Amino acid sequence: MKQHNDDPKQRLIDTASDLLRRRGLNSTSIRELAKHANAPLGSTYHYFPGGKPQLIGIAVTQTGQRIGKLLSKALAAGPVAGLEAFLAQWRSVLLQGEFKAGCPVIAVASDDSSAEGEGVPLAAAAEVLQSWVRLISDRLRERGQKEEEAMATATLIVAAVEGGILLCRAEQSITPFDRVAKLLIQQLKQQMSEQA
Amino acid sequence: MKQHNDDPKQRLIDTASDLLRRRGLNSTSIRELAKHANAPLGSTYHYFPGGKPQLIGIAVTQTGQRIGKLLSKALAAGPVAGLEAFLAQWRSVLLQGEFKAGCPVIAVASDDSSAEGEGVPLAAAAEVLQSWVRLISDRLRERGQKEEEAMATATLIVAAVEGGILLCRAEQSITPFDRVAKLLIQQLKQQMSEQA
DNA sequence: GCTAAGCTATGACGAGTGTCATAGCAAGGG
DNA sequence: CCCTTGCTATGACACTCGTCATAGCTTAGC
Repeated sequence: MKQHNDDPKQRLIDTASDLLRRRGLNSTSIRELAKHANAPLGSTYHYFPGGKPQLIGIAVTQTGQRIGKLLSKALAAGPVAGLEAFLAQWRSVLLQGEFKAGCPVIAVASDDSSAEGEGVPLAAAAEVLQSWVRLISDRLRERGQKEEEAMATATLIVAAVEGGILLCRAEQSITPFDRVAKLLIQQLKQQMSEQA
Repeated sequence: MKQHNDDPKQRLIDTASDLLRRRGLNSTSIRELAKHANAPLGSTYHYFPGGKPQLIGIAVTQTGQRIGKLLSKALAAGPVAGLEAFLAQWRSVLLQGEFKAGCPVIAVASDDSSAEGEGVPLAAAAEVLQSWVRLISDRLRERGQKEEEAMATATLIVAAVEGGILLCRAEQSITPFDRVAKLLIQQLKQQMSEQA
């Protein structure tokens, strides 16, 4: 079967996500990317004629969908369960990457790259973030929250998690994330009980 | 008097903060920086023998102190007033920069640059973030919150604000920030009333 | 006026960047 | 068998990067 490991194209995408997490957008070069993916440099432009912006855009979108699927499944068991899974996911990324690895979406959003076709990755990042917010807020609305309230809560969750990841990267410690996580869960539980 | 505008050194620092906000760490080059600051390239290494890491580090620290001072003053009128000032500050940065400008501290924290003396800027970023958290949490403790609770609340605030800034950059809109801000204030007010 | 210190101007260095063109290879269908 | 099609290998293009050395200028103090 054609799987991750013998499909150079997919390997390039995965490597892009990984490098994006650890180095950021502008510190991730096509050459280094190809080397890590065990793919020839020339192949990059064969599989991705749109060049770096296209590859990065795809990597961001794909990572977003992967996490979105995980989030979606966990949310089926309720908003709190969904949040807990979302948090656990990021916590493990931070720990396994020893606080060098963050979120590829953040990497794209912080680096400008306001060049030519470079709006592509940023647009991908925006859509991923919005999709996460939508997943959570939809579930909150099913639990009786009003539209705007649900959007606010979901946005706060995503913002706080991404921000927490940044704090951990900065001070090389999991503490900020754990503090943020504990409070988010506590507040969400409280909101749910008020609704019931 | 020797003021901002005729001191090349200070002008370089200010320009560094500005470029950091808008372009990110690795997209901010010394050459561009010097040009924007109307300073000769050679002068950069005269004033900052430590090169780019030193200049970036100073810019981050200085921006952090500026905002820290503002935050500190506003906190004197109470935690809620402090939060409101903090939020207003960032909101105006986002609007004035048309969502292209974020926080220099975030820029440094997301970009790796795990090179040689490059731990310097990251350490500066960490200290700035911790100082903001400390300012807020100290004030919360004075209002009766326990150490850990105060730290958690303060960390959530900083993380959510920085995360909110990222969301706004991504989707080129102030909406995420406003949602986050509203909820943060509402929750803090509630915490304060419970304490009283 | 003259010297000393502080700053600027200029240009180079090696390395790295995204991008692409072209020549080569392997394998599959006719 | 040949020959098309899909991929790889190689190397070049025109930059830009951080950094630094050195020579020149300006200005203040004696």
